[in-house]
This record gives sequence, C-alpha cells and structure tokens, in this order.
Amino acid sequence: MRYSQLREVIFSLIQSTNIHPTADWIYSNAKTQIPKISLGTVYRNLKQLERDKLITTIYDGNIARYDSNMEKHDHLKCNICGDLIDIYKNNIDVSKTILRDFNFKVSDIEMTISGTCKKHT
Amino acid sequence: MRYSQLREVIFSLIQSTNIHPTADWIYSNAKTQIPKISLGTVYRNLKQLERDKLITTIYDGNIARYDSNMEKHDHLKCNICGDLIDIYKNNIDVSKTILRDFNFKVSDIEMTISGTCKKHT
DNA sequence: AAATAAATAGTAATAATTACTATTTATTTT
DNA sequence: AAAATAAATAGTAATTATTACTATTTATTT
Repeated sequence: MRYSQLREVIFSLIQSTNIHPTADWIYSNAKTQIPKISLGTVYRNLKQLERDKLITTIYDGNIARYDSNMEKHDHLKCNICGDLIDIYKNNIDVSKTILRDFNFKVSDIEMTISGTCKKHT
Repeated sequence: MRYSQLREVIFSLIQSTNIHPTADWIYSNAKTQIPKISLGTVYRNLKQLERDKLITTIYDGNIARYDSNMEKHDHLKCNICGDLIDIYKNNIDVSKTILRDFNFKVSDIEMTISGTCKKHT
C-alpha cells in the first residue's frame, strides 16, 4: 500500500476519537482539512485500512462504524447517547463489574457467537 | 392494526422458517403466493409487526433479518453458511457447552451490552 | 527527470429502505 | 346489506449508504 496523505488523515481521525466514527463523520471531518476530499476516497481507504488490519468495522445496528483499537474487545452501548465504550472481556463478571468499573447501568446483553456449525464437520 | 391477508402471509412466512429471513427473502417467497405483492408492503408490514412486538429485527452485520421468536435469546452464527441458530443464555457456560449441545465450534464471541452510561446519572 | 502504477475527484451505479399517491379493501355505521 | 370511513395496497419515486468507473494526479522507482 503506497503512502497517501489522505489515508493518513483518515486514519488519524479514527485514532483521534473514541466515538467509533461512521464513514460520514470521517468524511465531514476530513473535509475541514482537505476540502476537496471525496466520499468515495473515504470508503476506499477505509476498506484498505481494514484489509491491512489497521482498523476494524463494527456494525452498530445497520450502521458501519470504524475503530482503530485492534485489540480484541467488545462494547458498551449507551441507549441514550448511542456512545460505544470499549471493554475487555477479561475484566468482566458482567453486570455488577460493569456498574462498578464503568458506572454503566446494564439493561441488556447481546452476544453473537461465531464459529462453524455441525453441517460442516 | 386492521386485519390484512398480506400481513398474515408475511408473518407466517417468518414463523415457518428458522433462517431468520431478510426482507428480500420474505418478498420473493410471498410473491409465489401473491404475485402482485410489492416490496414496500413487505417493509411496511415488517415495521408494523415489529411495533406490535410480533417480530424482532436482528442485524447480522449490516443486513436486517426478522425473527418471530420473541423470547429473549441470542444466536450462533456459522462462518461458513451464515446460518443463525437460536440459543438461550441460561443454557450456556459458553464454548464447551456450545460444542457439546450444538456441535458448533466456537471461534469468536462478540457481546454488545446496552444500558445507560454515566453521563446520564 | 522520465516512467509506472497506485490514489484521487467527481460522477454514476447499486442495494436496502422509506415516502408518496391514487386505488382497493376491511371494518363500522346506518 | 349498502354506504361511509379509514387503513392497507401496488406501483413508483426518493433517500441513504456504499461501490464502481474513468480521466487525471501523485508517490515511488528507475
């Protein structure tokens, strides 16, 4: 992957925030620095950064958000402001610990467990 | 919500399968019974059924899937065929139990914990 | 400095979903 | 049961997120 100034800007925007930004947020913010950047460039670079394992995509409902924290982690999602807060599983004994460590009142836990089902053995 | 034959068809299609169908799958399958059904009708009815708590939406990546199982549950997602298999948390001691009970080899567990963050206390 | 291959802007295309409107249909009222 | 009413529908257009395309620009190599 050849050096590109725009990719640097995109990547550092993602790194600069903990809001797990959407493509659109990245586009708007990059535009203040590089007014003629195009949305296609943002998407293309996000794909490349993901391919090179510099960022990862999190789907929050049906909206794609991007995260430069490549350590395996999960999220606390606030029902009110929608913020996604990083957590690490080894810290959790779930609800009580989360309330204690994050002052976050758990109302729901959803898990998606991936792997290989019995049809492929 | 007034009775509608189409809504019945849509709802029973969702109930008839365990594949957690997409709007498009529902549309194609409904068309074999009601050839002039329109995709907008499918979406509108899905929204209404959800509002009335007859179905629930699960986001599989960025694709919306619909589920008539209203009991609180989670899913096993197969990396190979993409199937979503229903599970109930009380059955789980995670990986080992899942392997034993579902013959499903876990490669990853993702959780999203929702609630209210400390900004709103 | 010239050659080359990747990156870009700008626009068009695609896919999923929602909005709009004239018509149809289920339900209510007479 | 017929007329009145309000919700549901088909069909089409609009919207949003994302990807594809192409001529031009730019980073890197020679």
